[in-house]
Amino acid sequence: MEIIEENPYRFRMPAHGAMRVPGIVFASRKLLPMAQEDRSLEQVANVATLPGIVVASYAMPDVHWGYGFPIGGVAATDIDAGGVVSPGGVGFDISCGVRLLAAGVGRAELGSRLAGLMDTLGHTVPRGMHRGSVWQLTGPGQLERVLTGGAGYAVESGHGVARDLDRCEDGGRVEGADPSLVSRRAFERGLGQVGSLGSGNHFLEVQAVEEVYDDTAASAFGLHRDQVCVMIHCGSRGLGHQVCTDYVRSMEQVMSRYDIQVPDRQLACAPVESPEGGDYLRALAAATNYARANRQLLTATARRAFEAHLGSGLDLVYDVSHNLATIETHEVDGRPRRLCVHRKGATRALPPHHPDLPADLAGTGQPTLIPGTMGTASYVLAGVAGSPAFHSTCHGAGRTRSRHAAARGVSGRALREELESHGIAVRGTSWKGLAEEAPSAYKDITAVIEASEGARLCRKVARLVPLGVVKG
DNA sequence: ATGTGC
Repeated sequence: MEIIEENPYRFRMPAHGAMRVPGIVFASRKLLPMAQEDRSLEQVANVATLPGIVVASYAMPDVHWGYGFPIGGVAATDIDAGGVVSPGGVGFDISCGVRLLAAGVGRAELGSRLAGLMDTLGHTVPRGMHRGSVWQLTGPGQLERVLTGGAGYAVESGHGVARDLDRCEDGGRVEGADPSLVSRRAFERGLGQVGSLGSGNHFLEVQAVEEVYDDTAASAFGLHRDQVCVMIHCGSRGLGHQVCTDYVRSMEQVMSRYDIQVPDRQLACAPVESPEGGDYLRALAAATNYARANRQLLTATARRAFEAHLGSGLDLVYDVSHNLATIETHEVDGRPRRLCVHRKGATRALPPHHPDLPADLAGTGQPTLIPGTMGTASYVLAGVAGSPAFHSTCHGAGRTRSRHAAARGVSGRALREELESHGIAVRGTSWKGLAEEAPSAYKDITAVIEASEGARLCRKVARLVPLGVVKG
């Protein structure tokens, strides 16, 4: 496979075979995945064969192997040219994303109260593989309201304030959700999980702003040096997972009817303007709203802990997803086109003055939240004008070793000891789960951010460091 | 990511 270095942060894979467009990989030489350990560049080439794909199949600097599409992949298809939507281009954790809250206290004021705060968060934040959630729903009817109302429904029900919604992507609720297209099985899985972290790389962290790179943007976002923050990283739990499973199956069955051939079964897809494509997008919207409500409910739990221990509130800085497919208009070959933009492990980063931004953030661009590896750093970024991949950037550090390999190499107990020795309070649930998230299994988040900025996908606003971590 | 497998 030919890869041409166009500049230190941009690599091109010319179209070959069935590829309709080239592959573009934003990375440094050091971050570029090696074919023998990670087949994600092969996946970038596979995605480039999808009907209707425009411009390029993109990879962000944190790209790694995923189901069908790479994680860290961006692909847009032209709806009016038979463009397809593919559940594998969003991933199993629909609308997985990050929310950042800013406390009214600084690092020094938190001081010795950290341990007690972490104990309360450890006891009240539902997490892990099994059931348990902030919200005990009364039945499927109430879940329907979650699926159509998103974070807005959580706020209406007393779990938040109106201003929270101004600080969520899409106002906390996407249009077009149809609960009747979410299977009974997905309902059953989702019913007892609204307001829960899950497991894997999901977390709730208490963090501090370690460094500010852009004072104007940081101040518009409500952030300043040494401020205490809370970062929540989670998604749509078993409900989103089941929606993905259901629609992969449905599309596998109809692809031949639309005369679509793909090089990998995991790229199952259907035209956006087909019954199956449309149904998936309406179920996707429902799962998206579920994830937004989920993060809103965990916010309410974090606020109760902060109020009790510090007498401090938590203002929502922003909430943004990194696993979505959305209908957007972009100019392609000099003409505005209606596109279905898949972002899987990629975060939208709208430039300053984009019409979808809230008025008070128009000057700065979209806040883009990047969770780092446990015990390292997380970043707040902002969108920039003229970015090359449909206003997208990275979403995290990106794995270099599988969960299995990570757990083999590290002991969870030793990892906790090490984090605690650096002053980071750890409230976990499983030693194995902790080991699977060892920083040694991930790329260097700072190198990923540098490459993202170098490729002009975004700009840095602030770096956050962990003080305490609640893990699923 | 995930009732961590068809």
